[in-house]
Amino acid sequence: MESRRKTTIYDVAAASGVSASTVGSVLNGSWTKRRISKDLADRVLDVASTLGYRQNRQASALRTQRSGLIGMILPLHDNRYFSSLSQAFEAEARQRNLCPMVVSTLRDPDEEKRTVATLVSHNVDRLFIAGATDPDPLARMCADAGIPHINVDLPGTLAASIVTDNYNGAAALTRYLLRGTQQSAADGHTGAIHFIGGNSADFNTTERIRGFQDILLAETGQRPDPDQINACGYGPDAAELAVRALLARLGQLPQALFVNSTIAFEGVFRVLKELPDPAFQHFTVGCFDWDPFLSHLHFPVAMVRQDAKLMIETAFRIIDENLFGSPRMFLIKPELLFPSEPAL
Amino acid sequence: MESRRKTTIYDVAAASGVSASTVGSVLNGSWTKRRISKDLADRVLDVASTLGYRQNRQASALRTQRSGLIGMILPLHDNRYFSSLSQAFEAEARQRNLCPMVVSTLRDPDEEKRTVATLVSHNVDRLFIAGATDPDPLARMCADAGIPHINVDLPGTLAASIVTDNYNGAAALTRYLLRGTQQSAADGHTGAIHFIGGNSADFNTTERIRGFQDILLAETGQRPDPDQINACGYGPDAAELAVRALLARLGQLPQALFVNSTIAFEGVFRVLKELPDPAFQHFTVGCFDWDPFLSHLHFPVAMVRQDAKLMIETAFRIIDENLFGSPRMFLIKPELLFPSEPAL
DNA sequence: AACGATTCCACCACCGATGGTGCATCGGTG
DNA sequence: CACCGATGCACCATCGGTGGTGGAATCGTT
Repeated sequence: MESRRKTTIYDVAAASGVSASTVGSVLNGSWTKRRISKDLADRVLDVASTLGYRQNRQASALRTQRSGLIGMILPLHDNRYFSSLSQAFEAEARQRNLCPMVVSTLRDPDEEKRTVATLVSHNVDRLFIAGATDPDPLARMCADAGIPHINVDLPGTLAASIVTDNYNGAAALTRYLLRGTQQSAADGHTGAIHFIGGNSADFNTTERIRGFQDILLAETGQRPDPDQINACGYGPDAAELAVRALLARLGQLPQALFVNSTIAFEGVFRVLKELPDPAFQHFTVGCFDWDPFLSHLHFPVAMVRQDAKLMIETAFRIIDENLFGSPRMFLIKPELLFPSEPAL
Repeated sequence: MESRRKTTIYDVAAASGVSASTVGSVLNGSWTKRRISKDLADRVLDVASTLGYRQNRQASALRTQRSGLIGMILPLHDNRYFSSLSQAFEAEARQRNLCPMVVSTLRDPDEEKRTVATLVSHNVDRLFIAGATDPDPLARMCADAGIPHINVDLPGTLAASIVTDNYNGAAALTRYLLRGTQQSAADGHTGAIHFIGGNSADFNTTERIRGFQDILLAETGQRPDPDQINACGYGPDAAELAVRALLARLGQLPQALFVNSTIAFEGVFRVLKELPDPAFQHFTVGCFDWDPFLSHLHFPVAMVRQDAKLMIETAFRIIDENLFGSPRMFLIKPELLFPSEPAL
């Protein structure tokens, strides 16, 4: 317990009467290349395990220039989508015998830079830049350090990017909502589809809005009013306020609502749950995000679920094949989870 | 872009015409102790920044025996409770200028050992063992390597443990459920409270069951039947089956249900959502876990929310003050989120 | 002018693993 | 027996910082 310093290859060497370099090569598997006899190797392994030897990765990394670490930054952990990115990232990292370092940067560009600087200092062998507010400076830092890197979830212009096909996902969701409103319209109810949540400075949100607008234009023949779109930010409170304002303005629910995240949906729901059941007769709602409990509410909710696993797998493939250098964008189709009926 | 190797203190030294050790001490802040003139320091800093110098942490770690890394293992990322542990862990780690490494171990004892071995190899300065299936061997590995460590969420016998006060949390939730059943009983409805989910080999679950049983015994005068308790594991499917079986056996909903996690609740809900509204007249339900959407269902759900932030803060305090060595257990009171009315 | 006290910086060993190189030893061949 | 290739392992420089130590230069005193 009080052996203070960890045992090194020198300790193992002394204990087994061989040289440290021999111990080293036995322990890292290169002993066959060095034509070390199996007998000796076994003896060394035995001694090493009784002494509880564990490789010092920094010494190894210093020498070999490979840390065995792989980093990923993301906005936050406490979120279903991002944490599923983490989970997928870890699985792939493990397969490659790399130790994952996932650090959140709180949607703060400065924190992003500090964190990447730290990860660069720790010589991560690769870096995934996920959901970064400002990816390009980060990519530059990696490039300067010679670290393969790739953008995930939000695209950059300096490296390959793996991004959800927000446009087509939003288009599909909008079509679903339109079917609902047409049903309502047949019932003599009028109104419009409204878009709520997200940040219009954010690539994903703008793409979704684009999909939303294009479908409305294509299928109704008219471009939606600007006041049908309210990218009121992330966070439930802003969404709640936005919906209350909308409700006050319209005097009723809109025909349909495109909610841009589960976080926003939380705020929206605070309003919806207060309404009487009949209010939902002519209401269709969809969420560009996924949460299991959203399919359990007392009215149907369509969801678009981003395919975190496929995104991460694709990112690994691109980076494994050294294709990360060209700033290509790879779109990953999200999963569409629509209730069997367009609306109630 | 193609400077291949990263710039070192030797590069900075050559470029500024001073010795490497001077550069080193300037860059790591020890230059005042070494009585290096402010002029020189400024010059060196200038050169370093134009050369884009970044410290090589492995070299530093190798020399100083401090990696600047702090590790935490936990069962999985993709879970509200565990990911809130991660988020709190990161915040505290940052305050201490340590780079967080949070790695999930999938509730697999072997994976736990492998992961801890990896983190030990990377010389994390401290290790948080959160929700480990088998914490003691992990604690031993840390002790052997001289790494301060602490158990979180699940206790061990070899180091301090920070654990939710499951017993009293469960007791409070059970009292809530009982009030609901008493209401129902007053309405002439009978039945029993059932416990669903979790793993009875798991300390947290056994504590919760103990709290559940003790309150029932204390307030109703009789010990609950074993078949009122079904620790059917984590995972929604098992919980769904368990509730279906229960429903079949009772011919109706029990008076109240103690659900041991949101994951289990997902399975429970698949059944509940199929039932007609009147079935909920005499039904009270609580969940030992938290999810925002659970407060939004069409019937009230009581929740017990573990205080991840306080747990992590406490763990850091204990480890900062070097009190992690004695296997004391620190109980953290969870937050009780009960609907204002006991039941509908 | 001589001398001790400061100020300021260079030199160097070291952390632990790695891999190129060198050198015995051994078996086989002419 | 001399020679040679193969076998099996030791020696040593190296990766990039760190911090103890030594010593030159400068300043202030008497």
